[in-house]
Amino acid sequence: MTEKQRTEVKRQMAIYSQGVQEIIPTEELEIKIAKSLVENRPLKIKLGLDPSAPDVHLGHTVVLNKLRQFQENGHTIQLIIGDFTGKIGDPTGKSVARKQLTDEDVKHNAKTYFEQFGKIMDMSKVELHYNSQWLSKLKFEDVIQLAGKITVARLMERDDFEERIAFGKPISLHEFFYPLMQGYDSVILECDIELGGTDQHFNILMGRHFQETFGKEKQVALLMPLLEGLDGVEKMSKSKKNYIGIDESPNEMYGKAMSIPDELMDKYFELVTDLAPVQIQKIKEEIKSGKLHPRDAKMLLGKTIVRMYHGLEAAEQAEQYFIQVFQQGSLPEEIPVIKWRGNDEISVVDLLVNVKLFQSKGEARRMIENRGVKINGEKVEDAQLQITITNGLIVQVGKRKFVKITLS
RNA sequence: GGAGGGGUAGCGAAGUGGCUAAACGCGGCGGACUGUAAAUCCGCUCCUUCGGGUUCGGCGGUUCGAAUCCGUCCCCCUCCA
Repeated sequence: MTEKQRTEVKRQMAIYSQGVQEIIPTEELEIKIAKSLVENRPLKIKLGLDPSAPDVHLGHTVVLNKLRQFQENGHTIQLIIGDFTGKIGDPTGKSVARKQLTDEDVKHNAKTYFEQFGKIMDMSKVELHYNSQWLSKLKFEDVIQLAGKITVARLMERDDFEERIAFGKPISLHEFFYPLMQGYDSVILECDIELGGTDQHFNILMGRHFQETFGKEKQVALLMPLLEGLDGVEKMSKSKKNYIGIDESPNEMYGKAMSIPDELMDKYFELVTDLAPVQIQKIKEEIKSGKLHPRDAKMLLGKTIVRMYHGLEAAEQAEQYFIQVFQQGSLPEEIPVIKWRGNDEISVVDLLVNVKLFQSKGEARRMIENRGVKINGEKVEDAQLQITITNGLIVQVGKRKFVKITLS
């Protein structure tokens, strides 16, 4: 190995270690990089994807950004769509038979991933695999054999299994097979590194285990921290509705970014922006010393995020929009417009339900009583109020929900 | 195969014949204060023509009256074998 290669290993290690929670084991990663340089062979970097939830949000980008770094250094990304498990469906728990995906669903979702990932990495260089390709071919015999390579005690080590046992919660047998399948994917694709959130710790190590029992080189686990969502507590996820999707409009993104708790700012800067570590360090210090107002730091965060997915111009516009609408309280420029059909004389309550700002009249009435409804900028005090619909009438609920009514 | 426990609002959890549209907590929403942050405080959280109507796993029954009692069905969990 040349001196030049040695420094190159160090350089890559430094990059890959940024923002990472854990590398298991670190030495093996170094060895793999070194080998890839000497043999002039790219490493295979695996990421498994759940085909059921194709909307990519910032939580995903933590891992994706890391993947991109590998790609930028010439390594090969292997994306695996977990369509096999998706097609079986997951009968766990009461959440009534998680919908079984059809081939078409899977294809559609994979395509959605592809489009969105394209904003982060070069998709033309990415390998795409569907794990049904090999998993659906296994015979029962093969499965038993695979199961023989692992002990129950070992499987029970997984945190959430352990926890569920402790709390007397059920674990279905098939759940034991998910780690096996995921591990087997790594055997088939001979992955060098598998990326994932820390919640994947166990499954990824399973991959190492199975690779070893199949006589292959073991993969390195590279675990990224989980990103909390807008609430600041729970992991960012679509179902929790605490996410920022990378497909969202600039204004949405910016606004959502502004609503994250202050404590999370550092983490967001580190994990979801492309700012250099030095820059981020500087921001942190300036907030601490009081030189930089936390709000301004967060505005920078919002702007950076929007810039990454929509470009600089859109980012600046989103910032202007935010300042106008939320800091100065003026009306947003783009308000959903609803064409008015029906009576011009109407009670406020009916109007609110009619334009779908509320589900029921009772709810609308309550909101008025709570003084959360404005019409043309004026607070509605009386739920009985009758009004006359005029062209361009603005109805507002709370701080963020607006509707503009036009007479067609 | 046997024994036991359970299914109440988005979630957790009280309630075991009327005073219960259902305590309490969380979450959510609105308001005040702010920086659409946090913390804090206040209000709301089934529908309604404000008379009432429809709710406590499903169906049927007893009763003047049922989340509460009876029958039946479905689902979930734990332990023993």
